[in-house]
Amino acid sequence: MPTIEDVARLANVSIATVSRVFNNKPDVSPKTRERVLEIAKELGYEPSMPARSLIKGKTGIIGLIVPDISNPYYSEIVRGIEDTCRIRGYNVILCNADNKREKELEYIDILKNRWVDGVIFHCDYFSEEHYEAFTRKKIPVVLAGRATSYDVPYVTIDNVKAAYDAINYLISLGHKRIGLIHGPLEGMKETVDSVERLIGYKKALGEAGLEVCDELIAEGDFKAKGGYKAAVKILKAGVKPTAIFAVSDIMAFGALNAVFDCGLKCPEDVSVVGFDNIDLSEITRPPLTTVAQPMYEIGSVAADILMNLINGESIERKRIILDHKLVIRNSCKRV
Amino acid sequence: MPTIEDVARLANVSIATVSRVFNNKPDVSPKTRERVLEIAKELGYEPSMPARSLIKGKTGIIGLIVPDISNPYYSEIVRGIEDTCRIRGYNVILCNADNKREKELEYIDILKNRWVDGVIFHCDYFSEEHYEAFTRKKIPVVLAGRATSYDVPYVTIDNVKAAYDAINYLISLGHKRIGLIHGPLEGMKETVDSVERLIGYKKALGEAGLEVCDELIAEGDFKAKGGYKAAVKILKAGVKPTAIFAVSDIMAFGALNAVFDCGLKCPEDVSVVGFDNIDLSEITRPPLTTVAQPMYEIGSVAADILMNLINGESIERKRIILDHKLVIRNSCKRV
DNA sequence: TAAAATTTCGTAAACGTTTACGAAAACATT
DNA sequence: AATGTTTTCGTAAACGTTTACGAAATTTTA
Repeated sequence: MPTIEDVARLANVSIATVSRVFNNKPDVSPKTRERVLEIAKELGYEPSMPARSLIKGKTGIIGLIVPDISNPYYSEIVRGIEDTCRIRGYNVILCNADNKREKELEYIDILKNRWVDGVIFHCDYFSEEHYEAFTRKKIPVVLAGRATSYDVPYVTIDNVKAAYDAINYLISLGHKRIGLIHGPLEGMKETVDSVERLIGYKKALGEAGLEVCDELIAEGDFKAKGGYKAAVKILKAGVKPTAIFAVSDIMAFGALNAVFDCGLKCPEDVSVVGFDNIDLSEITRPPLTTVAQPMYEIGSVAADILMNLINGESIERKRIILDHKLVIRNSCKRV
Repeated sequence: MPTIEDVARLANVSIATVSRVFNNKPDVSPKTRERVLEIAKELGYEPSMPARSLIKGKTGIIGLIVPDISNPYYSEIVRGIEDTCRIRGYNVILCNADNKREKELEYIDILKNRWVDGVIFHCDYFSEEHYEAFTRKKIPVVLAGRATSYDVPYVTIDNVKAAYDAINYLISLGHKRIGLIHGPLEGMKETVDSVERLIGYKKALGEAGLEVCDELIAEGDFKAKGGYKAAVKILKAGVKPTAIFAVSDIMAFGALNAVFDCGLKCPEDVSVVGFDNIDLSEITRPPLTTVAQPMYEIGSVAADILMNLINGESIERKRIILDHKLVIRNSCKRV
């Protein structure tokens, strides 16, 4: 592996000059610049990143911690992050926490002494522990798809409003007994998707003078099977629901199957609305009405903020709420 | 950010000693080891990775180039890779090529001078160009989920045999007019999934004395919509197929919808079999019969080989063919 | 042509580690 | 107490860059 010194020797210049041409700095004549480039190419020289990082104190690498890369919601966010990082010359270290809190913490530890320039984080619940770990090391962090009350920039959507909109749509269609499938709630704070969406659900119901019925609320696990089971539970309850709102498309997909397996039809007998608008939701039968999140953009904006933070640029806003949108397909019907 | 020197000074030892304790080397007494650790903790010291990488000539980072992270097939492979890398102390730089050849090449370029210790690669077609790029820089590479005739280790499955098995299953059920939905074929060599599976398809048909009919073969794009369109084309053809084999579950999913939209029923009127066995295939209606690939294991084994390569350990075999398995659910019926 | 101004370049220190080598310290042996 | 062994440690060079500073070369100006 040729070094800067090899190039310098062959080109009859000092290493400083070689460095200058490879950093597009001034103070080098066109002739010598060309000669250096030529020799470098000949030798197959490329600057060593570790050496650069060492002296600059920056690696050009950011860490990315996500709960589960195989979840389409996250993988779309990851796409957004990766794309905008690449464009700005950063690389991304992927850390898949596998939905395990220990792995999350383990990864934070690893990232700290890998000297990543910053990290983008997504976790189900951003805790004191997380906050501590990052701030003590003074490493910039931004949350993608998750809000927090700590002093950490984030970009997400208004989950309360999003659920509120979905339920209001159902209410406008005449539905009165509306089921809800939420995600794991145990030990979660108010900054978590599921509880925010639950709040929106209750708010809409309340404003419409509808009472919230515990039998119509069930917990899923953000997987299709969990959605299926939760839906069955709701459908078999005393009060027959005419609609079900699942807090993720994957769970809504499970709910769709549950509806059919219970001998009912969607949307004729029960309407279903999902959340996220992943690719899949377009091709279910019936196509799923769902509230769309701008996943790619969430990732993209989060990455932009982080890189601005790293470069010491001032950032306009630390808390960014992106727009959601109810996309209406064929899984809901007037009742 | 405290350096090794800071802790050396505070602990009244030399930097060599500090280095020794942080590398678990001998030649340091228990007392001083403890003292160093204590001071280090107090200061919040952690060794600088760039400095380490510089002197060791290794970064402990591997590059991972995949066509599309949001494709569940790939994301499962990625999970396997990431998991086993983490266990062995390596980190993964994620490079999402977005199905674009230019991005692939761009990333190879980036990875080269980032000094990754090695790269795991997946592309639709491993070309001379790719081979060149890696070998010129002498950076170890292994292919995950893709074979090649170049001298590069890979781990994949026997695609010919897998398709062959699927078709034979259909034949054993009495099917004679079997459609095939393959992926993009343009300019592809024989080492590509789709063409291998096409070969298996033809082989099975041939051995059963069935003729292959061009009207029954259509091209998809590895997405649900592409599968849908291809299936429609096949179903509307002159010869009415009684079964369709889609070369990916996602496309099979589209085919399932096409069947229904054509006023037919699966499996009563037409059987469908997919490929991959992604999570989704279990929860379609009907649940999809499919040939399962060990995605996670493909990634995991590939990562292991790469890390062995990096560490100069001898590897038993360079070409690893993992087992596939036909998993039978409810999308096929005897005819 | 000489001085001034400008452009181009080289020297050397710094970044934070690891490690070969040898010195000092501690312990064991007579 | 003197010597030999073993354990523990420090010195200094190396890894491959970037960059401040000043020197040399070139161009401009008078």
